[in-house]
Amino acid sequence: MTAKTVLIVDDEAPIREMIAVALEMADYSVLEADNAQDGHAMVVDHRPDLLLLDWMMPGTSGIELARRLKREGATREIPIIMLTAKSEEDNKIQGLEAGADDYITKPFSPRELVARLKAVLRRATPQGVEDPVAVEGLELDPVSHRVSADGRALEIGPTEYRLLQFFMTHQERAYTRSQLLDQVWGGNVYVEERTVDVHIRRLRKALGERHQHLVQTVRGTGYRFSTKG
Amino acid sequence: MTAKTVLIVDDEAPIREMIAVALEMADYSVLEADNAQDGHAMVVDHRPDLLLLDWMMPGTSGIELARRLKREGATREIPIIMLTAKSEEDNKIQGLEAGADDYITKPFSPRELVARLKAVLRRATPQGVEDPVAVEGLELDPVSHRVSADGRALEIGPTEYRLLQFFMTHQERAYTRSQLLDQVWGGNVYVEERTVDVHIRRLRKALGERHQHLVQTVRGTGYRFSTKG
DNA sequence: GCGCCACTGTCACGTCAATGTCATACTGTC
DNA sequence: GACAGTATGACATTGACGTGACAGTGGCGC
Repeated sequence: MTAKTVLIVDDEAPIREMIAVALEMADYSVLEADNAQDGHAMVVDHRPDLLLLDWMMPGTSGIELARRLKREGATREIPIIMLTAKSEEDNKIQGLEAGADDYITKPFSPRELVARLKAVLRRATPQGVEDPVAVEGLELDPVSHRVSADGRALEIGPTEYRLLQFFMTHQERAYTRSQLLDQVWGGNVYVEERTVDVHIRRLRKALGERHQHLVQTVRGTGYRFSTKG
Repeated sequence: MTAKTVLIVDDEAPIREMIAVALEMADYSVLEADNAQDGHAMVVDHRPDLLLLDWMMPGTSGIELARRLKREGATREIPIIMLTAKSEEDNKIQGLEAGADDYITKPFSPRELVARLKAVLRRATPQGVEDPVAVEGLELDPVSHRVSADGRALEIGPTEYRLLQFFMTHQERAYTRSQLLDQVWGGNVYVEERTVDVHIRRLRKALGERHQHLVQTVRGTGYRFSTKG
């Protein structure tokens, strides 16, 4: 999973800084805006995964921005956490009605902030249902996260699992090592291309005699998953 | 399940008391709040199985609270019975439109109250939730809230019980720690993901040698309950 | 009200599977 | 046979998971 981006909209620089530091420690990528207008622009431009929005700000208030974002289809899905200095229940109600997903009262600890943020992101990122794939008695079930050959469960490591899943959903097509690294390892990691060979070997080993012919070497290019040949 | 929890929201203490006594006699567990704000908070914190909601209250009215609860996904499923001193038909309409599941006119007898409450709960309790589940001699009975292995009762904590119940009703499926937190702890708690590990361990310990193989680690992903492998 | 106790969430530490890299052996092609 | 490309086994490192300890909390009986 790549780092989630969080946009902080608050007119007070010190508060923004404090939050930014806390979030960066927790491996989030942080954007900042000191008013609702800039905030709105940054939402549109950078599509953050979550908004931290100050309740009271000069000019357009946080609650107004929240309402606006929730009204537009393109930004409606972005979760919002409201920050407020007041602890009155009414604000919470108003905030939630404006479409905020959670709400934190100042002062708050960085720990609490990160915890709530995690929880909101967790809820907001639904996991799509996936169908099992099968070929020649080899079956991969994303739901139970299992691979079986003719009904018997296979011992397979995480990387080999992802590699096999990619192959089974992209059959009959040759991929270069570099393409496999992008697709299976993720775009922004640096590993040697030769490492792919090693995992191909591990995958073949895991598949056993019965199925290793499905993972084919394409000399001079890379690898392919195929039932033919 | 354990005793059902009923939250009474009414500003008049004597009425709350009367209801509370009647419900406790009928083996319900009772929570009380004397205004809509506190009521809202208690719903979020304690997740009662049913709400008894006074129609007229100072501040936010019962009907307003009902509307709000039915709007939020997390609380939408909780059935609500409205209490009102007025017997006008209009109120009934309004109440039902706000999402109330039933409606009782004061004065009412404790007998009537309990009867309606039972009826509403019966309707609201999804089929199957109350049925015991069993696998390989491990049995979980939601009615008596007990777990037994080959007939002998097991020592098991509340959280482990819920975790096991979730697993037994969702077998052969890998869950991430996040998903387990949402499903077993509830969506609005802020807990470290690694805490799941600890409870998994406690659950395994409670299950003993004989059954702990059912709770499987899916490395790099999370956990799974399965009778295979 | 008070102390006791079960339960919970968090941390620190230990362990072991998983990973990426290398050196070496092998294979196909010209 | 020479060369480039690929397979394989070994190895150090990393990081995920298991585990025991501990402090805080709330419920419960006295």
